[in-house]
Amino acid sequence: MENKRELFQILTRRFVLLNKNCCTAEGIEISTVHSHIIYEIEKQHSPTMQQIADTLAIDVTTFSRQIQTLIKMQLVSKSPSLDDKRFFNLSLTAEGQKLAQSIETSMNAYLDEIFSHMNEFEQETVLRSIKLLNSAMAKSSVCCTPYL
Amino acid sequence: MENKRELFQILTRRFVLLNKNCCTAEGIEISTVHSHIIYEIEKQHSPTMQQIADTLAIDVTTFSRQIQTLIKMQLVSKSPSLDDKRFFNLSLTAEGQKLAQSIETSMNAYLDEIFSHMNEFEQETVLRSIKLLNSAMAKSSVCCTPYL
DNA sequence: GCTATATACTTGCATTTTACAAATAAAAGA
DNA sequence: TCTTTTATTTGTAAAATGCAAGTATATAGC
Repeated sequence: MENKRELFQILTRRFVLLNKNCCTAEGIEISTVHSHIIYEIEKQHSPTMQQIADTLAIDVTTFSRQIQTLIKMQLVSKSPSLDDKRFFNLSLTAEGQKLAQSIETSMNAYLDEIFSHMNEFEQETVLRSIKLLNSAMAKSSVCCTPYL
Repeated sequence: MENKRELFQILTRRFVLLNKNCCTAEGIEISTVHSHIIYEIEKQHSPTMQQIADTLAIDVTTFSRQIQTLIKMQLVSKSPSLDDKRFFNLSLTAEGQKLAQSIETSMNAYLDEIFSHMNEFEQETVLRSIKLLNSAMAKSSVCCTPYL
């Protein structure tokens, strides 16, 4: 039914913007990519480099450098795994956690503000739909499934 | 209610991937940004540089160079406006149109495939929800509204 | 145990993308 | 006409990207 692509194009663009806006907090400004990395490191339990790179579908070499930057910024730390020294486990520093928390708070505020323009019923519907869409995309063979 | 942010984070990531996948067609490979530019030039009626840059919330100077690239690739053409020579009107070349069409087709195929994992009712609900979300974001004061 | 192969990650480039500041060029206003 | 505004481009410098090749550790076959 009707113009799916247009709806998605606009939605995608708005998401990009939302993510651009999101990432200044605690006096630190980080890029969208960095914020996704931080989000994912916090979510996963001491993940390895490869894991996060895969999750975010970023080239590992690029990712390696991004982590270096985040380490320099003292937001992330990296320690070799004990049982297999090829692996490095990533975690957030205290500062990184604070930043993550801060971004989380402001993102939630943004989302709440956006949702405030809908009534209760619409809000529920939208959330349910996003879940549906996420799992449809997860099932999709053509796209969109890194390692989520 | 419940974890909005996570849902959006995952959805955003999937969109990014979907857009990454989309953009090879007619033997030409273009970036996500370029595909958005082409999409928008086709949609708007001989828009100016500024208009597209604003729509996509891209810095104009960056945009200027992106257009130069697309012109070199013979996908876009640019001609000074007759009544005000400061403006340039953008349009797609025949090749550009073919590419746009091709991307449109494959994006629709992707979306259809994704939607095929839902039943009729769910599909309707999801589309309606995306519309709701789009217009909620449009109303939002905190983010996401370039010049759509 | 030793060599070959695989895996996790990093570095060397070379290209592309980005964005601020300053320049150009055309219109509008005083 | 002179000044200001608007649309676009260029200078430059930083950051992001990705392929190819490198290092280091683990595993497998003998």
